[in-house]
Amino acid sequence: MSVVPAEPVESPEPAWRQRAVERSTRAAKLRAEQRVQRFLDAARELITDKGTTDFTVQEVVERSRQSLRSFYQHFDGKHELLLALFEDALSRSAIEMREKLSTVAGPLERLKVAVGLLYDASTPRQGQQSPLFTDFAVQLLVSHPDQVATAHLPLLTLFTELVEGAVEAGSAVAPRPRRTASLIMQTAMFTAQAPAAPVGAPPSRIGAEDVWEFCLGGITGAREEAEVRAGAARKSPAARKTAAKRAPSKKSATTKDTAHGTA
Amino acid sequence: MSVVPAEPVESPEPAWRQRAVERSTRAAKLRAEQRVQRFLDAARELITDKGTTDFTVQEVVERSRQSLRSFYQHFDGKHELLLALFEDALSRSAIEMREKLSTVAGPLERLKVAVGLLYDASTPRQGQQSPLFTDFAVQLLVSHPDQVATAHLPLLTLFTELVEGAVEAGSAVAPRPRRTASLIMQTAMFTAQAPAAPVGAPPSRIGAEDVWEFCLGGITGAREEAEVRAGAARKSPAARKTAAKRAPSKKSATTKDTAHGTA
DNA sequence: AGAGTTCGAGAATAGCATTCTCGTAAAATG
DNA sequence: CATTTTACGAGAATGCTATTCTCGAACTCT
Repeated sequence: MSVVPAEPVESPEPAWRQRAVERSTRAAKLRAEQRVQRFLDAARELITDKGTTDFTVQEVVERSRQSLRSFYQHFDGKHELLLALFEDALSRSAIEMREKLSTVAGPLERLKVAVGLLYDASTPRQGQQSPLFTDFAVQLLVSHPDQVATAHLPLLTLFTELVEGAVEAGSAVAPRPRRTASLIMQTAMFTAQAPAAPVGAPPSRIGAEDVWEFCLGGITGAREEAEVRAGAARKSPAARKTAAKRAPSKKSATTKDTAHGTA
Repeated sequence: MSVVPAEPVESPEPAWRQRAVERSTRAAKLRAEQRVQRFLDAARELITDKGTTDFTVQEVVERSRQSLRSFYQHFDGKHELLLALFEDALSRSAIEMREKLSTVAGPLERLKVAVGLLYDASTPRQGQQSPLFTDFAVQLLVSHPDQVATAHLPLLTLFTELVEGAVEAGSAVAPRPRRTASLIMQTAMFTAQAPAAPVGAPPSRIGAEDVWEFCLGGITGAREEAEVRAGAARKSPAARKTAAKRAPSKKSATTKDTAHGTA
């Protein structure tokens, strides 16, 4: 406590002043936070009530029994409100997931369950209290990508850990766990959100299981053995390359025109 | 309403009348199509000019030297215009891809290149003439999912064929090629679009190669052997990196300056 | 040419975010 | 406690767009 540790040079304000200001500020800050919370709650209610995120700022204001004046004093705009909501929802989701995962056995199984949970949480549904991935989330994705990325952080961290766990256990290969985690998340979230096939064709909605299989084995198909591994035991961890052991590309010339047919 | 097979009862119009009407209609239809085309062209110009899709209907109307009246007579709303644009862009993209892929060797390599192309086309960029994936595309995704799915069809078909090709050649495993194709597409498109990591952390933007690796081997890591397979399969495949970079084809650009300062 | 349609120009309407004004209540200050 | 400062509520005002509506002119078909 001898000298000022940080940067006293450019700030001629002594510590006592800072503290005084701080004390004086605390109350105001608290009040502000309370108001902000009221806005957030109102918005959340509106979303779950109406099942959509097409609420207007007016509605939020009315519901929270506050004023437009106040709203724009606390938020830079509607997008900030949405961002806050989004961030909060994702953060909660991560926590919730951790809890649920704590009871799951193996590393790979945990990852699998996590994918299922994420998929589920990302599926648009009526009465969803935590709209992880709804229309507005998508809008934010294009209008404020960086902040969305920040919001994703808690989940990304979780998934990165899961991937790393699986790798350490020898159940998976991922030189850059973070990227892999990101890819898995994206696949699960967007697939859950996106529409399935169009009118014609098989009515194939891609499910969480499909996503998982894809993430697991890609297209080289480590599927069967993966199931074995996950179901039976994790004794021989090193990923066996059983799936793709057929003749590589001898007949590539013949299949060349497969991509030219109908349009 | 029990015995009516089709609807001949309420339509006493004989065939000749239909034909007459048809003939009488043809011209009008042609005119209409012409007008529609003018709107579409104007919109496309606006997009490439401004680099964004934030054009207003007014701008489109002015640029096309037509009227609001006319616009809403031909389109159900702005969203239909966008949808038309989107569909067209995706369709062209599919065709263009097929061309580029026709010079690529093995099935797996073709799929790889396709992923690269799709990724590239989905990467937000200035001066993109085919906005595969932009803000409005995202809006459409939530407001008209079915139609978006329909718009995706050409590309989905292409990718399905590619996946099937790879499967037949024994280079891949995909019990449901269509789903797999869909997953690959989603992964490529959304990853290209999405932001990388947030502020902190490694500045790791996930590239097309990462996407490909993920699609290929998932997390069970069929990576190394996959590379071996793809690389050593053909001794001198000129398509190693040839098609990776986009070869800009200056098409449909000659009559651009028809729209001069009218605004 | 005449009946019917389509179009252009632009005013009118409507929804919504954001800003602004003003008078009041609450807080901070001395 | 009186005063000055700040925050708030209510709601009008603005700005931007999409969408609709009106009316008279141009065009099409017969």
